[in-house]
Amino acid sequence: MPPQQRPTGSRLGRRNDPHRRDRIIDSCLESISLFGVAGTSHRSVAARAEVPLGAMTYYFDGMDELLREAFTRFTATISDKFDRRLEAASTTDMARDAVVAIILKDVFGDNREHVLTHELYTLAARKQAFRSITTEWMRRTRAALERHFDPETARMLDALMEGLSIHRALDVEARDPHEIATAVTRITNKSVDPRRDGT
Amino acid sequence: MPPQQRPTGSRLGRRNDPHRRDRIIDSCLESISLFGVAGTSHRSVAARAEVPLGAMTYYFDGMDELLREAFTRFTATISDKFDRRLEAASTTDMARDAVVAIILKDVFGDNREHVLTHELYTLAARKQAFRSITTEWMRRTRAALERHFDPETARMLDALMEGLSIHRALDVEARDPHEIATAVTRITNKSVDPRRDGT
Amino acid sequence: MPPQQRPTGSRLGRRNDPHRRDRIIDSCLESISLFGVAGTSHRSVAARAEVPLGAMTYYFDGMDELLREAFTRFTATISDKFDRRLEAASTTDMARDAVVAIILKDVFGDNREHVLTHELYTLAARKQAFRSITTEWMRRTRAALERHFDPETARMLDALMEGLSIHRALDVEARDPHEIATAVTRITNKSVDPRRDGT
Amino acid sequence: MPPQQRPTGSRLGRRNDPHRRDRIIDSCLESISLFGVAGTSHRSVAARAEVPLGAMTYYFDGMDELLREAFTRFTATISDKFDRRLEAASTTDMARDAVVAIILKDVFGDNREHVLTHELYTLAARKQAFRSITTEWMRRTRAALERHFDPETARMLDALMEGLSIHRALDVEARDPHEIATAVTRITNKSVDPRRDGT
DNA sequence: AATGAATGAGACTTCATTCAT
DNA sequence: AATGAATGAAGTCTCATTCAT
Repeated sequence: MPPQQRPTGSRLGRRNDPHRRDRIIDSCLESISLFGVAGTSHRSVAARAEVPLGAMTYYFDGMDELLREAFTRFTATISDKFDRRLEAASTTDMARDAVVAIILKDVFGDNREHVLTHELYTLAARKQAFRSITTEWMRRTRAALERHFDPETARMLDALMEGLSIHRALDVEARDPHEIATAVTRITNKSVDPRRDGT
Repeated sequence: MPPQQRPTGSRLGRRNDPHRRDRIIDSCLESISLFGVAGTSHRSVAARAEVPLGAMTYYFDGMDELLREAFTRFTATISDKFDRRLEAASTTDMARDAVVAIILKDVFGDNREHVLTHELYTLAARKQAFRSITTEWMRRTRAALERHFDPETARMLDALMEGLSIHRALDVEARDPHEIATAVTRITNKSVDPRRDGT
Repeated sequence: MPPQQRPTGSRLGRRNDPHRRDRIIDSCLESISLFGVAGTSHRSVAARAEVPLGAMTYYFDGMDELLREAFTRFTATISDKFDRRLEAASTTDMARDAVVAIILKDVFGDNREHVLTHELYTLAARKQAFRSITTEWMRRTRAALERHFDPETARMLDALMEGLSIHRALDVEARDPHEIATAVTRITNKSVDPRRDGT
Repeated sequence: MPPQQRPTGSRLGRRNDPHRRDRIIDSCLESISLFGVAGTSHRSVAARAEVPLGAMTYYFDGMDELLREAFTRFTATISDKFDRRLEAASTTDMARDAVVAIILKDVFGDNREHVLTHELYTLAARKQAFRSITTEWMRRTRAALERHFDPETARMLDALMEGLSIHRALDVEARDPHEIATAVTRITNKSVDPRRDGT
């Protein structure tokens, strides 16, 4: 091995990597999407990010903090994409089309997002710290939808998207894309709303 | 030690416990709802079910099989309740009311079901063996809904229920129950469906 | 390696060793006397006792329990010897001689007992669980002394022994054994006791 | 970033703190009295002294040197107090009273001194470097006592004080203070000393 | 002179599983 | 048929120390 090569494991090389922390977070998400939170350990993430094991607790105050940062980044990324898509729509019809496209795309991509979402929900179901991540995610999604729909409709549409995405991912047989469009049309149609007083 | 003096609670006594296996499964579900799959181990389940540790691998071929049986039982129980509720409805309006009631009830009960559902989805997102449990669950839910709605509407309604339940559980502020009824009304209203040919 | 030998690490051999737990405790004491509590770890004790690392927490509920058992055994052994020595004395003078002999012997033996005693006191200074070990030790020592001396003298003599032992062990230059005898004689001499009323 | 804008608290500002080293030593003693040597680490001491972690190995050549300096300061402080107390006594009786008072005070103060003493003895029992600290401590104590008592009596009294202090600290039930006075009177009474020739 | 960044070693503990009985 | 005993692998985390700056 030629000595002029960057000495493996030397401390010289390390200092110049300002992206260490970022790389760990990304590797963590990668690991979760592949093996789940249960299959993700300090060891596995460190190996994937090519950092020493000791770096894990140096950069993060324990597994929980790492998970929290990882999922915060994950949801922020999704929300950003979502925002951009809906910002691009200039009419309500275009917004509906965007929503349909988003749901459909979820299915044809890998199921990375699907898996990560469920892992997050599972954590959120039990721990407040993760619940605040999902709350913020919902808030941003609804805010984006409220550019085009009233708040109540935005919430319904958000829920419908959630359910459709989940079920499409869990379904064995592929569904007709047209069905998605129909569902979105229905949920955004206020013409048949019952009166509050029940009459 | 003479064998005839063996007190109850000895191996002889325990032999006659035909509910061992059942109790283990129930304890497993209990443990999952309290501590998650991640916090559920052979040890903890055995302690909770008051069976010796060795019984775990005697009755079940590893943790995965136990989980599979546990979630199979869980979803079957939910589906049974669901069936009974929808069977009791004699009109479409009553069916809609039943659906609304089911969603609302999810929230005011403890979040046991909520937690277990997410744990299951998380497993299903990664492993085929659990996916077949969720598939069967969806099949039964839709079959029950198809007593009152056409197949396509049943699927949409199923998805909507899913999304509403999740979001209600994750939401910080309580939502107006009326909103649920409105959403159900909209999704089951076919009057505005777009034509397939796009005209 | 001939196959007829006891297979290394086989599970066959293990079961037949009923002294496992004992050996661990002894190895723990050995390790403490050599490296201190601070230098004694699950690993080091396991290696010394020739048991797998996992056996440590299998037999003991954590390091603290192991230490507690180890020091309980240590003090019991010392107390037993002490009892026998004092039982053998039939007169007060013989008892005095026995006490002197015990103190002197502490010094000429290795300093195993010395080290272990201090480690125990250090733990007892901070944790109640270890204080009860030292309390019991003192109780037995005093009870043995009370065979020959009144309770108050027994306590004084106990304290003197403690102090002499410590200082002899810490001293750089060897002391005249005669001095020990003199000190014991003085502390057991009630002729000069001041009156309680101060007169 | 222009250097002239460096705010106070920068390296420039801290440079002028001449008490750094002292503060570290004091914090170390504090930490030991609270958590023991075992619970005292570079990290914890640095945090307590509010100095950067790197300062620890900059000012001290490893943990051992820090401990040595800490205990040296501790014993010097105790010895100073002890000297002053005995210097104030002008008669042998007053010296005896002073000794009694010192022993009694040990008990009613917090157990900081008690804990630190044991931690030191434990280290001294194993390492020569700490033994020289205890040796010097004993030397000073005895020198102070020799102002009032002959060398042999001074040594005995020193040992008695040691033992009484330890046992009072370990005892569950409070002892009669009068007992201490009696013990001191006895050990300083030479009237019954056996002859060296044994007659 | 002084320090933040970084790491390798090793600490305790939990666990699923195997095996002899 | 059923189980207690036992273990190897792997988990998270702490720490003293080194090094480039």
